Amino acid sequence: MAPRCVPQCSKFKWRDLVELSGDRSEFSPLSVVAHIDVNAFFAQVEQLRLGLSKEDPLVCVQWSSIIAVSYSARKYGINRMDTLESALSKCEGLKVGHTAVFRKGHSDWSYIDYLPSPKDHKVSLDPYRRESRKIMRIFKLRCSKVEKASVDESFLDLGNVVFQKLLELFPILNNSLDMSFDDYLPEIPEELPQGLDFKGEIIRCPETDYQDGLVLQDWDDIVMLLASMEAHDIRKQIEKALDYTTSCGIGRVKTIAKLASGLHKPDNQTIIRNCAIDNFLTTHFKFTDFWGIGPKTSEIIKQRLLVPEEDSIGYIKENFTQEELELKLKDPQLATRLYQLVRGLYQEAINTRIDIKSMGSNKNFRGKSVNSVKDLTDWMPVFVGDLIQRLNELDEEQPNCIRRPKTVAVHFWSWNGSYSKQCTIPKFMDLSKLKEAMSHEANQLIKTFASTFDNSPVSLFPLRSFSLNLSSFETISSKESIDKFVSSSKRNREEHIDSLFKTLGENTKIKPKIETEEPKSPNITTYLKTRSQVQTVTVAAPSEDSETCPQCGSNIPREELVTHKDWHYAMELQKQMETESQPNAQPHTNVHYPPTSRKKAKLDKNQTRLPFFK
DNA sequence: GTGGATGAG
DNA sequence: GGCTCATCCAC
Repeated sequence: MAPRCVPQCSKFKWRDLVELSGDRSEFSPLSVVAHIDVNAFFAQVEQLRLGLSKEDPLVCVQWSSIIAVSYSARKYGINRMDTLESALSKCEGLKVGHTAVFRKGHSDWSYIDYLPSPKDHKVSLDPYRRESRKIMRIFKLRCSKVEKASVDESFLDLGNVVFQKLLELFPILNNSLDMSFDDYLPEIPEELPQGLDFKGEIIRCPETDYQDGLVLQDWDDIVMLLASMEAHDIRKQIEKALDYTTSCGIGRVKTIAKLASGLHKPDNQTIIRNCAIDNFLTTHFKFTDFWGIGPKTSEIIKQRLLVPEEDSIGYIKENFTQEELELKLKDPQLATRLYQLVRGLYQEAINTRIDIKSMGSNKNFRGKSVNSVKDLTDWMPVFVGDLIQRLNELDEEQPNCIRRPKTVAVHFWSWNGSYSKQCTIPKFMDLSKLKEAMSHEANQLIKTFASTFDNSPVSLFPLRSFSLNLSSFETISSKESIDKFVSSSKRNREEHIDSLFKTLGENTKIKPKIETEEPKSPNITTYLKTRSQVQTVTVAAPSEDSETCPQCGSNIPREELVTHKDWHYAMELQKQMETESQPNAQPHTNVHYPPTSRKKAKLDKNQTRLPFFK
């Protein structure tokens, strides 16, 4: 049954709505975030690789332990605790996919047709990273702000897209004259436009929903409805293009979206309207379920607040003011975070680019399989190959942001303790040079470190585990030559950047704040148009941190260049789809909205160049 | 620069 | 529950 509108005086102001259109939309009171995770991801990847159907029960294994169980295999009671043997005894026709592996002495991974032994193989998770990138590419085409939370999970800020839909679908938001940022929004209309309805499972709000149906009271409810349609559409595109099913949670903030996505699995989504947050949190979760609250932090909180087992979230919410939390927890940051978490108000930025800080390749050894320097160096091509390949993939992912490590480290775990040694290498842009340097330095480190055990009563071997680590990553631009980076010291470079900023003036990087501006135009569309023109002027100066787009000539901050190019790519794709689908078919990606909608959504991120309409 | 603590999955 | 991966921070 379609939801009923029961309009109330809006709690939201025009500034909240406008904030939803900007690049800090996740901090608007009207914010909406989706968390999408791929169900039993490794199992789905193996299922597709092996050409099996979703109905075939399948496990993905590493040696003889199970690392993912397909949903069809879960019906047999198989879970990750099972060994391969016990799983096979539960389901006769169980299909088994082993991860790809490196063979000892080889620098590339492959899938093999026998069950490998850890004695002379190392697992490679690369195929999953590859599939993950394909999924990410689609997310990025559909949403201006995506955070990759792990190989199989992402957060999407749907604020910008939903903002566009609101203006298109609700003329009252587009034609209001003389509004000020401090005025409240008009009430929602009595009737929803045709075709609008939630997609997915909606958590009820006991206070406002009717017994026989959902009630929409304010614009945040409509924001969630539109977001649910958009998220559903994105998920169906993933399924159509790549055949992966996903689960999704939609809510005002990341933590709520994340908890919600786990509620209806697989292949479904759960929507948490703001009015349902309390009911959602207290009936389904404990405070220890929040992302970032691990066992240690939980214990501290339990002891200092005397949290009961039952309804711990409700207890914390009802018994402590923020000041009391600070007093009792003796950790102001944690106090603030917890205060906001239990209210579903913990607004965290969506990180579109998480700059990698370190990268490691690790292997555990069994028995005495690594009992000498020679045994260990035989494995070096595997570790080095693994890391080089991952650096290569990183380069492909972000062609204009080349990240290179300055530090190579080796880490040993013997039975007597653990040790690590590291050294600095030049930031080679050329991966084959880097590979050579890495191999050489790592082998040196191993040799010299092992020799310190020569006359020692304790011994390094047999080795329990070893890892090769890269860290101190720095960004180098594709424009700049290797030579420059090898020769110039970091200090020189920093001075260079400093002087650039001095000549350009400080405001080159600062965008005008929404809060300080007042609308100068009679409606929101023309206001936004004015705002985008203002921004064009302020970010136009070329600098160390921006580049000219070869396709449109715009000057784009470097960190946005990839997104910007994605946008061009999306436009091309859109054009193709529109021409292909003529005359009687419509673009197949989005049946709910006008075909132009995605264009506008994408423009949002790049307001520097274009107004919203016309 | 090194090692431990913490946390996610 | 073991294993893998990453970050942060104290020394």
